Amino acid sequence: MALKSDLSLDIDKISSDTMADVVEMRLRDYFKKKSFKPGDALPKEQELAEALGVSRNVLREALSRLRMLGMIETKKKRGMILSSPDVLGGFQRVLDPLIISPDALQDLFELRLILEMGLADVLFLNLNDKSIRELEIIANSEKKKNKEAFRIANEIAFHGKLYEMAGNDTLKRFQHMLLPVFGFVLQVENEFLSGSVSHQDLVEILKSGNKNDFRNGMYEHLKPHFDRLEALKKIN
Amino acid sequence: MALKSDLSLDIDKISSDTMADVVEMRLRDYFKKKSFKPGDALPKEQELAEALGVSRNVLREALSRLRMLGMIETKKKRGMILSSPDVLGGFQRVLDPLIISPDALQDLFELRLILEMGLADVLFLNLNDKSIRELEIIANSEKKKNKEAFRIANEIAFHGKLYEMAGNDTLKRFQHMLLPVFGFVLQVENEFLSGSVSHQDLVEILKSGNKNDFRNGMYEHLKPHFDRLEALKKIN
DNA sequence: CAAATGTTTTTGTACTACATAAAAACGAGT
DNA sequence: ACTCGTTTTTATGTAGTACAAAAACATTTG
Repeated sequence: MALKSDLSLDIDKISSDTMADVVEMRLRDYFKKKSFKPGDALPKEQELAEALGVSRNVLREALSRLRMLGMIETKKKRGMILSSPDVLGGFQRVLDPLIISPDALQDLFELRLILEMGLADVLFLNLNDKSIRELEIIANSEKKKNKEAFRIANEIAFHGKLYEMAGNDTLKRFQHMLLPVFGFVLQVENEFLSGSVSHQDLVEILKSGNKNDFRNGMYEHLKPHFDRLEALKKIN
Repeated sequence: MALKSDLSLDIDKISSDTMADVVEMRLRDYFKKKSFKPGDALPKEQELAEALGVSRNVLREALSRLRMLGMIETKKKRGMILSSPDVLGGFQRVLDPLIISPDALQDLFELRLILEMGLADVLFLNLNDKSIRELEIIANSEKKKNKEAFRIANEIAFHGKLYEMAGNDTLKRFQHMLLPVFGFVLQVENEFLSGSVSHQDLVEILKSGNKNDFRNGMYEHLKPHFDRLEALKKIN
């Protein structure tokens, strides 16, 4: 191990990185070093390419990545400007249950449970009568129809509303992106159970209970999922 | 609203998208439609470019994006294969406190609090003596040195260990990426308070308490941050 | 002075050419 | 027939040129 460590100090690790990979990093470093802020104008492609010693082609492959992430915006003639990227943009593009690894899928499933269990405190900070009433309407509309498709849509609406009530837009979007993953895992397991605490029960707790009541209620509501987790953990 | 809706159905929104943007989407759709799975080989660049009616240049700009996200891997001669992207890769690239918007920064700060509050259940599912002992060592090492830099490093080590103990690798990495954001917000606010429940107290709870004890303890530990949140919410 | 028109500049797209790496095919020697 | 080494083939990686398109800027003209 010591030998290997010494070696890795002496010999540069061969990088199978392409020029585009390198340029991407170099551009990032450049922005940081120059402490560019969103809105600042960047040099034109020609100059950047020459400064980096690469073809404009390669440079554009790197720029294309940054543009996808929303880090830069470009307009003809006016050039490029650094901009505030959407923090979830890159995440969203990758969140396809069919291509991400089963392990990551399982992790994300857990992540959603953790989020909902941790939501109570921030939720109670933002609570107001109006949003509780809106939530109640969603909860009450469940009894009327019993079709499976509607039940799922309603499930999504209810939990989505909870996130919305927490007043954290990023979190809300995050949850929304996680929905397909959650649905996919459950679909694979062919399991769509509901806990002993209903949506309507949760609404009642929001009206007259406290944070701890809500947490406990949410746990019971999600209990089947936690049971499933526990069973999985025991196998491994 | 209805009129606008009808219009947007009839008239295609003018897209200032570049060809690379379009090609990126088209490739995504193509992978889905063909239900390619990770490991499957993809057509070569030439063929794809011709099929899409764009230059190989543009195609490569789109491929460069997908490659960055880990969706595809390419090797000379052998061609490209679809692969399982790292779900957090795209997120990590964008998570620079200096360029993301203040609103998103605040959202992410809250998100970390939510995660730690929600951690209890999954944490208790994975609890074992060995990891508790390791956590205790971290907590006990705090008293010895009091230097600020060390305190911060220890704070990170302790909370990081908690995430690790939850046995969710994605979550652990997520937390690790969130650290700079957390530190940045606190640094800006020039506030580095600690709650009434210490790390050592939390370890004791893990040893002899239950989930609810831990949640309450964690809340008290994070209390200064929640107080700060509450103050912010009242202003708005 | 204002509107129309032309000019310039920078990004966007296409095409060609060649370098490079790696698999595949081939061939010599035992 | 089998192994080792060499050559060929082929797909990606990089460079360079050319031109289209759009937008800011300059100029002309009523």
